[in-house]
Amino acid sequence: MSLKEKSKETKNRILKVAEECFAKNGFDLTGIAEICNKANVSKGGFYYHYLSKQALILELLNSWLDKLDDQLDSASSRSGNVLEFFYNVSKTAEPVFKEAGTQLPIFLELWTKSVHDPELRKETIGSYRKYIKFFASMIEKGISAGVIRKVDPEITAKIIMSLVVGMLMQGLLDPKGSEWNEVASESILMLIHGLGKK
Amino acid sequence: MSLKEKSKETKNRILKVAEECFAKNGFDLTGIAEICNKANVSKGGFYYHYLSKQALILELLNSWLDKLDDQLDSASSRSGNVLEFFYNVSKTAEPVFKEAGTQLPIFLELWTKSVHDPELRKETIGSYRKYIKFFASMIEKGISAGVIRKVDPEITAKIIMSLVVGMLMQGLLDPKGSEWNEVASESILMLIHGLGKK
DNA sequence: TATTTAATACCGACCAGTTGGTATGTTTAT
DNA sequence: ATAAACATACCAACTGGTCGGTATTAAATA
Repeated sequence: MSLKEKSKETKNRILKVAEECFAKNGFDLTGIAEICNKANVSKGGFYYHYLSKQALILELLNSWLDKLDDQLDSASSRSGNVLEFFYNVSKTAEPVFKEAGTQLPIFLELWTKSVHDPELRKETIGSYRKYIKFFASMIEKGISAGVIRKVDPEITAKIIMSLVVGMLMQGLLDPKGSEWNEVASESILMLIHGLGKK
Repeated sequence: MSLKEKSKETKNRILKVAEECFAKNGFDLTGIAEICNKANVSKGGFYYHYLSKQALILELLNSWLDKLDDQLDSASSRSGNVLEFFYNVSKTAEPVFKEAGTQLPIFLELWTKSVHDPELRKETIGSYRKYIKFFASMIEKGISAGVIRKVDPEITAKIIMSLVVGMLMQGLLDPKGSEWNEVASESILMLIHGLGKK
């Protein structure tokens, strides 16, 4: 194995192990020592690959967001109209809720930290607005196509985002509280009912 | 001033200062040393009144929840039917969003911590379910009264909770993103439209 | 009422344990 | 040889929390 390949491998190993640790104990409670141990890397090795703990989690965050982008693109491309798109997205709710159990707490921590950390805030607010715009444009398309009645696209996008975020948050706090899939699909029905052209 | 009165005063002073500090820098980043300084109390004095840092924030949390209970009770008592109640609650959205700027980040931190801290989880999940039940019973009343069409009260309660939580979260991350009051009222309109008997 | 006793409220030095991060040295592929 | 890819040892800074002691007020006693 070449040197560069091996290097990349260790870097990925660190990232993977970090993801597991963060998922299990959260960002704050996970020390880099723990990551290093489980990844069979020394501290020096770690800091050779990552500038800081924060740099590490930002890379992790971006890798997730890339995956999410792919999923949305995929759902978008294999959907005829917009409502179909939302339906396709909601159909992936189950795996999302499953993965959310590990990823969402970390998102949450980042979200929380963003409130007090301006630099981090830039990062998170950027991708947040990106998704709002994406949803808004989707809704706009739906309006143009005559599938959705005339509403403010951005406000509606934020409402949908509220539903998503709020549900994920509740599912996080109270996983056994209910079948969140059911709640999700029901909420979409309600929205469609309120949004759809009669 | 009697000894007991003075004692209570310092205890309240600590709580008040702690609220300010937590609001400004978050729970984790606020050391008790800082609280002690700003409250003109020694560390010993602090630990005389509060068992731990966590005990302190739980007391703060409960004081907030008590206030919230009062608000809900008040809105409930001066509302004829259920829709009116929701309207009255939504009308208090503005001050809520304002206060949320200081209190919500702390809620968020507690929520986040709850994921990894079973003891704290009990506490938060308890009050969470209380509010879900409250909303559900409100909706049930609405159904009995014929104001709301027949839906699953608990699921609907969770959807409403999603909207509230999701909006607060977004308002926290992106306060200048939009007039969240507008988004809130719009979302309620959509729900009413989807819920109301035609 | 004067004096002792006891309890409350508070002080501040100190500690043990962690943590992210670094400086310097060593290996290994090219 | 030389630069990339790691390892080791170490640190400075914090942090929540403790502990022996003290001052002030209230209660008991004489």
